[in-house]
Amino acid sequence: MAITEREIAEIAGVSRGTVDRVIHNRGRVDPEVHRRVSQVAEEHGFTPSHMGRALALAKNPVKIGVIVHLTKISFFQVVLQSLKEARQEIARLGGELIIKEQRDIDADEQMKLLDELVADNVQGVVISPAQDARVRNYLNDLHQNIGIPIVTFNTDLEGLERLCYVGVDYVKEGRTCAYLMDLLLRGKGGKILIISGHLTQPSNHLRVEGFASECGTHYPNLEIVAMQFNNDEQEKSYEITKTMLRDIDDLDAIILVSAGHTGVCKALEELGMSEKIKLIMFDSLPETDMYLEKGVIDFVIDQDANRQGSLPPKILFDYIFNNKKPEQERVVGQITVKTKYIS
Amino acid sequence: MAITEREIAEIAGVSRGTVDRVIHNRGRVDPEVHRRVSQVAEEHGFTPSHMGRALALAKNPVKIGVIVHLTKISFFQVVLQSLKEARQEIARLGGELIIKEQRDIDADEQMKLLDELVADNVQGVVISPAQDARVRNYLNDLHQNIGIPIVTFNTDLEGLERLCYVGVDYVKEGRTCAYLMDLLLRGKGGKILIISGHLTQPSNHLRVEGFASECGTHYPNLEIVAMQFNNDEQEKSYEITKTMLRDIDDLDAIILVSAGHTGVCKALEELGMSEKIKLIMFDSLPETDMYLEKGVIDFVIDQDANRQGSLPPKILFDYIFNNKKPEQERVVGQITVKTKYIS
DNA sequence: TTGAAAGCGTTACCAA
DNA sequence: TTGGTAACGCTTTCAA
Repeated sequence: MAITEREIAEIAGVSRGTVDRVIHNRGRVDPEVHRRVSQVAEEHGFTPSHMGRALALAKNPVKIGVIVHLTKISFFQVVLQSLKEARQEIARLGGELIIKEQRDIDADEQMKLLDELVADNVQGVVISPAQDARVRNYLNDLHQNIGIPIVTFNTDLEGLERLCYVGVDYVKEGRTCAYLMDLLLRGKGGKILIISGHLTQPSNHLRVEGFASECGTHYPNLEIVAMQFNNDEQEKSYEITKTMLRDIDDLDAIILVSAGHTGVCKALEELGMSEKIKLIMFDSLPETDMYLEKGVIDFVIDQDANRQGSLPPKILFDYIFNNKKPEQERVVGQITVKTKYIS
Repeated sequence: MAITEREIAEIAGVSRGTVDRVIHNRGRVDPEVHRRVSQVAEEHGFTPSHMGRALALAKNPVKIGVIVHLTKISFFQVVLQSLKEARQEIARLGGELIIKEQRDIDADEQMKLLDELVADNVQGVVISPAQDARVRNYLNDLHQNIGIPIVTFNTDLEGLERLCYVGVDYVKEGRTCAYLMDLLLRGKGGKILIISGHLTQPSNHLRVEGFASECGTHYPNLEIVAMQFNNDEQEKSYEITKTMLRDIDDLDAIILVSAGHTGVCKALEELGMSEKIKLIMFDSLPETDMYLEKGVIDFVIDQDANRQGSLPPKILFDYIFNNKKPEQERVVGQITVKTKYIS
């Protein structure tokens, strides 16, 4: 078992209080004593006990605020679930996670939730920031003037001073999609419909960008014949799919870069086209598994929702509690692909 | 903040000691008092503080023993790394992880290491059991007579009484491989060489089994023209690849179901065949990423090594410390596929 | 600048 | 069958 502050105190011939002051550089200690104590600590490889610290701080635990947006879509429900599990984990370690939910991506609502978190005296914020200058300014102010560290997840924001970003390389996801689509179409290319959500969602347009650029350089006969927006809604997805399949009779494939997974699948099934039309989607969800297994969806390109829920709180807690900075300022998850063989 | 034992004691008008006895059913308490106390606890939704418990138990922390086999191969180096990180996590929670390494898969060595763990008084064991009746008996005895719970990972063992298994469905991995290979060969089929490791390794032959059965039912023109064993060694992989490519001049693809990843890749590169020969491997490793990006490997079918390192200790710790049973007795990870578009 | 002591929520042990 | 108390390793506050 590691050496404790009390033991160091005995060895160095001072009180535990003094040792604590030295360890945490709280000042108010004679330089000579400081030297002696820190040397003893060094020699014995002292590491503060997490449990001891956590217990001592039990009355004012480290408080971390989280804002989850777009909870209306399934992907963020999964993220939310992971966050709730993370809340337990963090509680064990002596921290507190305050989770605020936001059905949509409205910037005003987000700032209101931020106000609430600040009023709650959180010492750190985890957020998928709305793409809005006011949110950026608000967060930068939080960081600069109140010293609250920010961790972004899923979506990043240009010009934001944050501790780190946890997410995925959406452009590369789009590239992956091009590669897989080429395989599905046996290298012969084909006509493709892209269904997207909001224009403002970076994840959506970055995926399209990656797909298009990869097609341009490597798969020139993959042809985007149409692009439609479903506002992340299942009904819209469903309608678009039905309409477009009626209008474009030689369509070969559909790519969905946003939410609205089941809408597309249901439409394809009803039309009996799920065999003929190749289908690639993003973000693995409980409901996509079934359609993968049925063969309606061919591939799901996944960013790990659980990781996005569990990692940011841990990173922030480590930073606040242990003063440990994350190793990278961009923690980008591996891009993985799911097939009908799921398990 | 949750209610504490002390507060319950005050409300119920007894001492904390008594409350503790009630909470943990240690007996030696008047039935009437027991009822009263547990009712108060119930009403206020008492949950014991993890930190308090951990600190109180600091002198005899929960000890968990881990045996990692096959550390000579890269995959288990990754697992080992995750285990070392898990050791830190567990330490924070008030537990201790004792990790024993085994270069190969020898059953005798494994039992020797088990002896050491038992001598160390571990309260739980995480292990990839050797496929050997003596190991099974040893572990079953540990469980039945000393009450030490076992968690298996990566490899399971028939007839073993274990708390749960953390791993992957190897057969389904093999099926996935067939599906992807068919895509790579544009649905036209082809001649395939399979390279395996040991005959005794379940992961190896289960993957082959899954592949073969899926070919039988869905992809009849995928033809296994040869099967070679590399004993999980790079050099052997290299030699086999070179030899077989010389002997079978119309070979279309190679599947590696064991370790020995770089050996195959290097041979293919040297022969200038990396474009022509399709290549699918299992288990993502640091070194496979490079070959994926170069296009030497087409797909890596992955079982999450990090999860296999981090999950079993947590499950066992939760069981011993919090008396919380895992939800499933088979925790099978998702099968994911990696392409050249990695991170 | 330093020391002493109380407290965080448990467990363990001894005395009553 | 109960209560009291020390201990776990640290933080914080008050007093010297």
